[in-house]
Amino acid sequence: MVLVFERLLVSNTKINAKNISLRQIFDAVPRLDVKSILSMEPIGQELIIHGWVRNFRSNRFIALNDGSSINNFQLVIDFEKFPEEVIKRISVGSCIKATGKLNPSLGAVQKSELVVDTLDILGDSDPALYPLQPKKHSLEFLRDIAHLRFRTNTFSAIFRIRHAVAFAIHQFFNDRGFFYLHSPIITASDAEGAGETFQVTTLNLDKIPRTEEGEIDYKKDFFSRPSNLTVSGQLEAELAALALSKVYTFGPTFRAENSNTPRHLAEFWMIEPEVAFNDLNDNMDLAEDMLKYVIQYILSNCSEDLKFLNDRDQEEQKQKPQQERNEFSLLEKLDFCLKNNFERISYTEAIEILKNSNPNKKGKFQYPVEKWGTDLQSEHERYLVEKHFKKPVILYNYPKEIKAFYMRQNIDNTTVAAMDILFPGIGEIVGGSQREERLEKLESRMKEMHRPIQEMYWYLDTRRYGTCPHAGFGLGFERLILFVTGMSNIRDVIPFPRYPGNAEF
RNA sequence: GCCUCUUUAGCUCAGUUGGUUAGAGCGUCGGACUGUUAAUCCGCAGGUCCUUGGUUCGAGCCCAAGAAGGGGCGCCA
Repeated sequence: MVLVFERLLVSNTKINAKNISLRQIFDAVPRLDVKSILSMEPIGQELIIHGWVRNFRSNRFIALNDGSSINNFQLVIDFEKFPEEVIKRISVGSCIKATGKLNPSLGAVQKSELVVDTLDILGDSDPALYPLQPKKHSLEFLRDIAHLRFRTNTFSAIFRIRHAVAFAIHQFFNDRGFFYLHSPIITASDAEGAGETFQVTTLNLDKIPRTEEGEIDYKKDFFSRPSNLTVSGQLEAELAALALSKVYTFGPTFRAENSNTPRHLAEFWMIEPEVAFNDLNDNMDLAEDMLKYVIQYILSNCSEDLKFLNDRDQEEQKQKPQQERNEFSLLEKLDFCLKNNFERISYTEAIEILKNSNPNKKGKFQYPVEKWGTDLQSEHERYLVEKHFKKPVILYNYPKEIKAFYMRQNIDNTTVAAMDILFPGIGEIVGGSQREERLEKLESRMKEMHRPIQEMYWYLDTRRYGTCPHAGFGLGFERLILFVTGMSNIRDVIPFPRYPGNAEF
């Protein structure tokens, strides 16, 4: 035992003890991941490594990756000591287990390398058929093989960052006394009217039960009523906020819209905090703090992956004509976002800026900005964010006609306390509001907008019993990932994208 | 859903005014070399030119319809 522990101490200087399982302490040779090994000083320690072959050069050098890091780890084999049948099976994509000694590398690029004693092929990968090569592939091609794209540097970096962002969001809210609320995925009403819904049913579609009147008999359906996948957890979050004070949801959201853009998915993840006693300003502060916290977190914890995506983006920019290139690199953009306050302007101010803008005067906008009250088009939002202010912009106090029924009416009787956060290159990343907490105002607004008041008794009950001012917002998780990774298509920042005509994998 | 562009080898792409046997780089395979860094050098193989129909003596190229993908717009997060 003493010997084993001594050996462990020698071989794992600089290794965080958390990385080693109890079983490994009793194993003679520790099994370590690439990330841990790369942090060690090479002094000939013996270890076991598993991973997938990224490249095999000169019958001698294996570039191995196990997803723990963007970096590959070099294994060196003396090909004369291994049977030719084994050497032949070391190909791009194959999975291997190796034991050997960690030595300083003779090569210029890497600090250390494993001189291999024994090598097992755990999984062959026929090089004639394996679609991934050690070269650049187009994102469109990789989207077609989304089950294999995790094995590329770009996608492994994206999904490590995606994890870190999710973790940072939970940490942010937890540190501030929020409770993580699981809002339902199946709901019985499209109460918010947020969009087209996916219907959930167990009825036999070949033999739909009918009532005497010929209507579909939902009494025979699983929930005895029509049901669908959630389009938002907000209303449920409000119910909880009026008791737990500070809650947030973080779950999947489904919209059956026929949206075909690089910013929309049919299944996406949304974060929806809801806070009792917050007003619109508190709401804007919370959203801005959260976004900055997340950016700071990944800058501190995902620097290598971000550096890789930054360099990748720089290469991509070089291919574009000067005019279309981004002004900032990814890292500069994140840093800028962190160090500057988001610009906060009212809808009314935005309309004035747009009316007097050069593109508007010169008729460059496809939709000219003329009168107060119309919704802003994405070309207008892009002008404000990318040309006029050149930083994230929070627009607030929108005309009530273009916003949802639950938003709090302002004293002017024409606007509501809504706010949208617009990000460069992505557009709307956050949409939120202070909620209408006054029962009469809420009811009259619901009538005007033809929302089913009877059906939503449960929502109105919060205003009937102990109502209070409160506010919240919805953050599109994938849109945030788009921003922090510098990717441009939302289908590339979710493992298995769902969009019209596609639910592969 | 609307507008627009694209579809040629496993991948990334070229292909002249419609003309004989459709090309390149990378990859694969075979060989040489063996401390490489997307190694290097030599060689071979690899094609439903997206699909269907049409025009023509002749179509990768022209016309029509459809499919898939990209970009823009709308809906929004």
